[in-house]
Order: sequence, then C-alpha cells, then structure tokens
Amino acid sequence: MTQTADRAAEPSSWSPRETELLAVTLQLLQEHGYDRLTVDAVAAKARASKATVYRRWPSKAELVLAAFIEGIRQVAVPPETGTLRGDLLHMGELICRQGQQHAGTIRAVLVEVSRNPALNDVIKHQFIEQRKALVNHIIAQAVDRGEIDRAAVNDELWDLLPHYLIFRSIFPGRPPTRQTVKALVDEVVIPSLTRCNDRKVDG
Amino acid sequence: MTQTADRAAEPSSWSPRETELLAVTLQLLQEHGYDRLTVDAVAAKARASKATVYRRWPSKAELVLAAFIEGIRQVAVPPETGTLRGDLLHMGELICRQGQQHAGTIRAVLVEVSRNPALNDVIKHQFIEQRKALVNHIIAQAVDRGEIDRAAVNDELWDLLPHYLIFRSIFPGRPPTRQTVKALVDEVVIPSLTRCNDRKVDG
Amino acid sequence: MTQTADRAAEPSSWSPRETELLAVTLQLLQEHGYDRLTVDAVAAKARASKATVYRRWPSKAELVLAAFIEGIRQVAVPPETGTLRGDLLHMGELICRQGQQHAGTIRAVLVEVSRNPALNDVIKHQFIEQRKALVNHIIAQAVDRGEIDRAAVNDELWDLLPHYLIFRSIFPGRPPTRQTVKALVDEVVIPSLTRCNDRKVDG
Amino acid sequence: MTQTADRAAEPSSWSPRETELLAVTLQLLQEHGYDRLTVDAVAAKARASKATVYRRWPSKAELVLAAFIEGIRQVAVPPETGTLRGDLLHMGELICRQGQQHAGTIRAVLVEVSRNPALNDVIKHQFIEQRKALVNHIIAQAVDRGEIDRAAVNDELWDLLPHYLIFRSIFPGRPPTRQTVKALVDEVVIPSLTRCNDRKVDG
DNA sequence: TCATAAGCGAGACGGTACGTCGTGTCTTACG
DNA sequence: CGTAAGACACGACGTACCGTCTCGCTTATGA
Repeated sequence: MTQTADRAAEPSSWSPRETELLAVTLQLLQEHGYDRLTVDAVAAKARASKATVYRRWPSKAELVLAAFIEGIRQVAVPPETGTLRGDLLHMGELICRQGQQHAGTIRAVLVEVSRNPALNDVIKHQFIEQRKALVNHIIAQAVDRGEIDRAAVNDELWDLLPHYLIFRSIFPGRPPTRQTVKALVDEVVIPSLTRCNDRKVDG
Repeated sequence: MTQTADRAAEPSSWSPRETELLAVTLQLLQEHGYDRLTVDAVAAKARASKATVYRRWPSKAELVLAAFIEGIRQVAVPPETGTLRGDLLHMGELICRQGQQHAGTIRAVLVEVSRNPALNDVIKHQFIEQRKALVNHIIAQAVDRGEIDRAAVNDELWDLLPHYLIFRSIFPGRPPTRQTVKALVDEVVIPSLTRCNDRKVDG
Repeated sequence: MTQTADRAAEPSSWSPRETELLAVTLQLLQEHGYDRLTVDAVAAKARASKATVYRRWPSKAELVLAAFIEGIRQVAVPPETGTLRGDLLHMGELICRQGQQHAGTIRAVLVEVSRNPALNDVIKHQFIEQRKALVNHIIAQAVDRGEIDRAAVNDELWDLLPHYLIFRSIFPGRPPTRQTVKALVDEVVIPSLTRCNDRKVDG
Repeated sequence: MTQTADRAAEPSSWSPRETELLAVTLQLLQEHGYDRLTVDAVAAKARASKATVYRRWPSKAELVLAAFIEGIRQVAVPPETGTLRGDLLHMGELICRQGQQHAGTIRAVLVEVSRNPALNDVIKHQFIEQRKALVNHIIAQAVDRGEIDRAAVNDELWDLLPHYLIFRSIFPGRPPTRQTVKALVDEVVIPSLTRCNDRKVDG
C-alpha cells in the first residue's frame, strides 16, 4: 500500500498535451516567477500555439494555477512512519521543501484567487481538502495507536502545522527549517494534542 | 514598555499630497487587487499626473507597498489587558478584523515581494519586526507577572499566533473567527507556553 | 456572332456541392466583404468541413475568386438591339445594374489579385476577354451596318465604356446612372467613333 | 505661381511623427502589399510603438488609407503646359506613373472603403474633389484660351480621363501606357470636347 | 512689477505582454 | 473512401499597462 500511495491518488484529468503544457508552465514559473512568465514563452517551449493554451485555460492566471496544482498533486502521500511525531515531522519537512520551491507560485495563485472567486472552489478542493484528508489520516492513526485522545483534537485548527509552515515559506525573510518543524511539532502541536490542563473555551 | 510598541501612530513621513496618493492607491488596491490596479487609475482618481506618482515611488510595486504599510501603520498598539490570555485574545481578534480588511492588500504585497527582493527588508522591518516587538512585549509582561516561565518561550515560533491567523485570512475559504482565536489561544498557545511535559528538541 | 459571346450560361464545371459552397461564399462575400469573410463561416453555413473547402480551392483567395467568377458567368449575352447606340446603351445599363450588385465582390477580387499574381490570367480570361468579345461583336455589327468606319476604332480603348462604368461602380460616392451611360455613349463614345477631325497620335 | 503650385496645396494635417509613420507605411505597403504589411513592422521600422500607431489610426486599414492619401497628395499640381492637349497628356501620364506605383494600395483602400463607410467622405474629399478641381482648372483655362466651348463640357464625365486610366492601372493585365493616354486624349476626350455633331441626350 | 524657475497636470511615447481570431494542415470518427 | 468536426501551429491584430518623457500652465520667489 505504501507503494501505491506514493503516487498521486487521482490520475489527473489532463490529456498528455495538456500535462506537457502544465509542466512547461511550472518550469518557466519556477525559473522566472509569475509575471516574468509569458504565455508566448510557454507555447514556444512546448512547441504549441497560444491558441492551444488559451483553449484550455482562459487566462495566464488560470494556467499557472492549474500548473501549480498539478505540481503539488503528489503532496497527498500519507507518511506512515509509525508514530504521530514521525508523521508530523515528515509532513512538515515535506511542506518546507515544497514551500521553498513553490513559494512564488503560491503567492501568484493567492493574488489571483482574490480576483477570480471562481477559483476558490478549485483551491479549496485541490489544496485544502486534500491536505485535510492527510492530516485526518495521521491523527486517526495516532488515535488508533492510543497516542492521543480523540477529544483533544480540535477541528478548527487541524491545519495549524501545514499552513503556518506555508505562511513562513511564502512570507519573506524567515523560511522554515527543520528546526522550525521540530519545535512546532514538539513544543506546540504534540503538547496541544496531549495537554494535561484542558482549559475549555467558554465563549 | 518597549521602545517601538507604544508609538501607535508615528506621524508618517509623507506630505499631504503623498498621503492622498497612498490612500487612493490603497482603496483601488482593495477594490481591484494588485494587477487590476493601474498607476493611471491612481493618478486619475487623485487628479495627479503619473509623473507625480513616479517621482516619489519608482515603480508600481513600491507605490503599492508604501500604501500598504501606510494602511497598517496603526497596528502596533499593545493590548494591556492585564493577563496573558487577554492580551493574546485581543491581539488575535485585532488581526482577524484587520485580516478581513487587508487580505487583498497583503496578497498583493506578497506577490510583489517575490519579484522585488529589495522589498524583503522593508517588509521585514515594517511588518515582522513591529509585530515581534508587540509579541515580545506581551510575553515579557506575562513573564513578569509570573504567568509563564521564560524557558518555555521558543524564539522560533513567536509568530505562530499572528501569522497563522493571517494565513487563514489571506487564504480563501476559511477566514478566522473569534472561535478560531479562542481555540488557538486556549488549546495551542497557552498549553505550549505552560506545558508540563517538556519534550526537548534533540536534533 | 462570335464564339464566346453567345454561350451565356455554359454549364459550370462544379459539382452541386461545390456550387453550393461557392454560392454561400458569394453571399457572405457580398454581406461582409473580403476579409470579414472567413472560411470557417463558409464551411459552417454550408454545413461543410473546412477540409472540404480546402480540398477544392487551395486558399481563401481562390475560393473567393471562383465564387465571383461563378457569380458573373452569365454576363456575356450580346444585346442585339439593332443599332450601335442601342447596343452600347444596353451594355452600359447592364453593367450599371451588375456593378451595383457586385461592387463589393469586384473590390474583393481586385485586392486579391495584387497579391496572387497567378490570378491575373484567370481574371484576364474570365473577365476581360469575355467582355472584349462582346464589345468586338457590337462594333463589328455596327461596322457591318455601316454606322461607323472600322478605321475609327482604336483597339487600345475598346474597354472605355464598360470599364469606366465599372470604376464608377466600385469607387464610392458616384455610382453610374442611366444618365451617365447616355452621356457617355452620346457625348464620348459615339463622337469618338464618328469623329470628323481625326487628330492622329504622333508619338 | 508655377513654383508654389508645384507643391501640394494644403500642408497636410499630420505631425512630423505621423508623417514619418505614414511614409514608412507607404514604403512597406509598396514593398509587400497590403496584407503582407504588418502594423508591427511599421512600428518597428519607424522605431515607434504599436500604441502610437493605433492612437491615431484605429485600424491597419485606416493607417494604410491615410498613408495612401498622403502619398498621392502631390497629384494636385496643375500642369500649365499652355494647351489643353498638353495639360491632359501631362495629367494622364502622371496618373499612369502613380497608378503603376500605387495600384496595390488603391486596391487595398477600395476594399476597405466598402467596409468602413465612414471612409467614403475621406476618399471623396481627398481623392475625388481634389482631382475634380484639377480637371476644372484645366478645362477653365482651355475655355479661356478659346480652345473649347464651355457648353461641350459635361459635368457627369469630368473624371473619364483620370478614372479610366486608374481603372486600367488597378485592373490586372493592361496597365496604361503613354500610347493609351495619347489615344485617350486625341481620339476620345478632345473629340468629345470639340465635337461637331452634338447629339443631345434626351432621356 | 515682472521674470525665471520649480512643480505639476496632461498625456504622448517605446516597449512588451495579453488575449483573440483567421488561415491552412492535420487527425479522428462516422457513414 | 469521403466527409463533418474540430484540434492544432503559426502569426497578425488590436488592447492595455508600465515607466519615461515633453509640453504648457501655474505658483512662488528674486531682481
């Protein structure tokens, strides 16, 4: 099962040609950044026509978004290290690596999302839901193992680990390191999940 | 009381005309987002000439950044509620409100940062350092009051509360609420700062 | 009676399907002009495929030219009014009527000719030679009747009547009328053919 | 007076920059023909921006039209040879030379006019009225000299000489020569203007 | 009081990318 | 096999915006 899970779950809805275009887009995106990337360059490098690009993605922004989502599809790999701490560290470090790589793209996608609300759903589904499933999987296994109590899990904050790290990745100046992940896991997330004094929220 | 945190509204170095231009910029930025904002539109709305804009800010990016910084200058007022929990909640809720308002702007600035590395320093100073001083102020007071142990404070993660909330604000779909802040403070931040089992980072 | 002038409607070498395509082309040509006419539109309106069009005519230009020629094929019917003046008036008025109708098409074909020199021959044969035969027929009959002297006929200017009228038709602002034709015949062409003072060209 | 008349009457309403753009357009037009001409090429050759071109002429077609009109503005030179025949020959030969040069352009303009009726007025004024003034000038001088009788002049056909020659120029296969002009002047126009048998048009 | 300069509104300009559209070629699938 | 449907490469079109520039007009000071 680990083997099959190592590959992205869904087989991506793109045709080979489209996948190629997205790959070229992603590469140029990482090389030059969002607005130094030109659709002409994508088309030229893929020996495609601009019309071919625009037939599928109605704007540069949506092309980039699709390329980005395609580029991070392999996130959804359950770590399966055997311990809660191991799984969390694994996930955190993966996010750090990806964050380094995709920071510019995420920034570009973010600004685009605020303009094209129709992309919210795509982001939500492709980005958030997928990660949530992953987190839930990790938590559920830890509960099964008896490492934590299900009651300690707060559904509101499930994304604290990944999204704080992503924020650090996309915000300039303080990219997250392995130390960051360890501190986050050991001093924040695990204490929160196994806390002794359970001060309850009362409103 | 620290040096920086108390100057809530230092009198901005801009002339009245410049302030007006920044205000117009900020408004258009929030209405249309970064790349739908045009310098021509700013100049027109302010009945100014593009030359007047470019005389002060050498590019659209720096104009927008200046407008953004001007727009969030009054953030740094310390809460002073008398308890650690109160201060944290206050700060968190303030960030939520501001986040709602400035989400688009932050996104715009963020995308710009990835292509104008010179802005990193500005962001760092104006955005991060200011907030760090605020957090330090809150923590120091809590330590002074004996609420927490100085040793429990991890310098790596001081920004967990504000920046996680900001991420939630700028990412589509799950804006933070008062409940989010309460859960974060009561179930994560305070447990972390007062944790009983201090599993230390080892490598 | 000459060889070419009497075959008013030789049975076109096109298949029914091709004829339909040409008819659609001609209609769209008159409606929208040459470059607003698209091959896609022709194919769509005829419920044909673009490949079907291009299989027969290797370019839009040749398609349009074929359509035009098909559209004016029935021009060459000799008047036979019994007098030179009657024949000329008849021909002139026919040209006026046709000119009104085909002005746009002629313009379209004209612009194409300048870039596809291979069409020169087609134009020459289909358009000029046919009309020349007609004029020659009229002149020959007038000579036979003794109305004019063969010596007064200048082979250089045989097309003065039709082509001046056509120019007036395709040039905006002054379409030729029956008055135009009468003036042309009575005050120019016939005086020229029956002139008393024969100032000869001297070099 | 001859000296000043040798230059185009009106000083052209274009700015130097615009004149340069039109000159470049005209040159490329004659080199490559209408649709091999690209606006990008015009802009590049003139070291101008496409925006600069499109600011003044809303389409390629209108640019070409303006260039063409600018290119034939020097037509309006009264010949002043001293005799009617000399003036007519001079005008005819000038038209032949210009026709050779501008045939492609005239064709392009023609097809455009049929599509953009707003250009009719421009054509009418710049092209027809100007030439009509010239013809009238020649005729008036001939009347003054007593060469012809004013009554023999038909206002309907004043453009016979120039426009028949232009038609020959733009129609493929039979470009007008000096012989054409001589025949036209000596055997048609002058006989018509000095005809002895004045068969009147009666309807 | 006038002139000489500095600042500004207005907007043309070169450059560059965008997104659209049309031509002519090609492939796929249907009849 | 011919054809309808339509994807595709190529390339021009016309638009939009950035950042630079020039032109006049105002205003503020110095002779």
